[in-house]
Amino acid sequence: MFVIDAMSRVPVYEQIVTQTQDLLLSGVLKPGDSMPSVRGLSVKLGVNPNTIQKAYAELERRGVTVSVPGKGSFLREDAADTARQRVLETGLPKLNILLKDFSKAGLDRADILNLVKRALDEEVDK
Amino acid sequence: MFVIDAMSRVPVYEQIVTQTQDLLLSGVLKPGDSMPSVRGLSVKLGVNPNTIQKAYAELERRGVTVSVPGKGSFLREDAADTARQRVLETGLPKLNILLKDFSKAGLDRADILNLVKRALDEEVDK
Amino acid sequence: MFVIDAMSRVPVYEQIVTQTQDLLLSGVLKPGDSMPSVRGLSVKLGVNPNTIQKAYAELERRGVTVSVPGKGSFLREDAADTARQRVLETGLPKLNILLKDFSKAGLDRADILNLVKRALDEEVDK
Amino acid sequence: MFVIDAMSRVPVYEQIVTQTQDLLLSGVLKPGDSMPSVRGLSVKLGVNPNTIQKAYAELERRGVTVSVPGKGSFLREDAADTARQRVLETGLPKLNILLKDFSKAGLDRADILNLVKRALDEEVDK
DNA sequence: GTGGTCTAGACCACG
DNA sequence: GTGGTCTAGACCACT
Repeated sequence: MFVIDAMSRVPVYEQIVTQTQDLLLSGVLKPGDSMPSVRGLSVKLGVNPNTIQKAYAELERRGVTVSVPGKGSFLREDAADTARQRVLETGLPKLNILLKDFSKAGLDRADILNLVKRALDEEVDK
Repeated sequence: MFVIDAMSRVPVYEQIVTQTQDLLLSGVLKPGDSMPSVRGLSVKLGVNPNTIQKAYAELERRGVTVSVPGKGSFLREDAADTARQRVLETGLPKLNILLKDFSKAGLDRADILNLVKRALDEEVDK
Repeated sequence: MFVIDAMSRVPVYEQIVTQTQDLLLSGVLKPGDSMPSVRGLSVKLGVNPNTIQKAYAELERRGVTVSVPGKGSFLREDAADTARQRVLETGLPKLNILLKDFSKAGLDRADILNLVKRALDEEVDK
Repeated sequence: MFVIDAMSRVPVYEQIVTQTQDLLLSGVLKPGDSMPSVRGLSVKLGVNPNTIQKAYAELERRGVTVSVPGKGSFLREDAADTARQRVLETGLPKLNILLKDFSKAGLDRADILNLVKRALDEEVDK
């Protein structure tokens, strides 16, 4: 369910966080589901338990899960909405910066829109 | 000319690199111009000379400047093109990831296009 | 494994870079291997950690290694090919300049070829 | 007669030294000729007199010229031989290193000879 | 423990 | 004066 790229520069705990949110948005994980146990997931992924704990802590901080001491971590009922909202919150500023960079590079509104449309079309192909 | 945000998580040397490229694209810096001296800029920005040196080395590596020991760092004649090309090369993959995130969050093609258009309009206002 | 000549005019960090590539080409280092830690190598060579860090950054820039913060630096799977290709890319221009110098010094084609053949033979003896 | 590339990384004084030797080997400069005056050449090349002085000092150190205080620098009678010999003395070690690098990169004797021959042929075309 | 960034200060060759 | 290299030591995030 989780796939860790040890060679990637993005921190392992962050990979787990974003993949959890992705699995939630794609419906593989559902509200109410319990997350894998820290120890179980740590051996399965070959990752330090501390790293899993850190990921779970971050997920709880983001309001995606609730951790019940002694029982485990569970996806909140509104987890999908939270994740969706978070994508927009973090994505929009990034989009703004990116678009500003493009326009600074001399692209006008039409150029940029074409760029985006082409990117969207390619995505469909995949 | 350069403004350093010490609180930012993006490294100081990288801020200098990107700001140099921005100043180039906006026409404030022109091909053939000489960059401020390593020591001069370091005292002006309140930053260690080593940090400036690192930024200048990166700029030369990117083909934006030439550093001539004993003389200074100079913007290459084709610096603007190089910077422009670099924006596209690094920006397009980022755009793809961003758009994919949006679509994973449930936005369809029309939603995303609206998002982008709104972002482009806001930019005009600024 | 690494031998630093402090008296040499070629920078220490560059010595480390080229020796890494040599060790790779001679099969002592293999793709997937991890490089010594920055601090470990720095004490072993009696060199400042910063200098090792600079060498490792350059190796990553050249596509020979991947540096994963918190884990270490690792030789890429295609590291040997990259190093090999790099030798040719940087060596051929040098060869051209050298041959031009020889011909300017009055040596003709046959003279130069003999020179090269003798150098190749000597190498075998070593 | 002399052409300085201010943007080059090779020191200006060294450019003058090597160009002097080249002019000597190509017969433009002849034994017994006097070198341009330090001040004259410095204004002609737009270069600091110190730099010219340094180049002339190096040429004398190499046995190419003799400087007569109050009169100027003159090319020695055996200057061409000296220059020729110097090319070989400095070039052969470089050639050895280069050939060793090529063989380390997996090229065998035949490969390298072909490389050299091709380089020699290209030189003819120029 | 790891790599990455940064400061403070030094020395070098070059102009 | 310039850029380039290096040391000594610090802090950070991540594993």
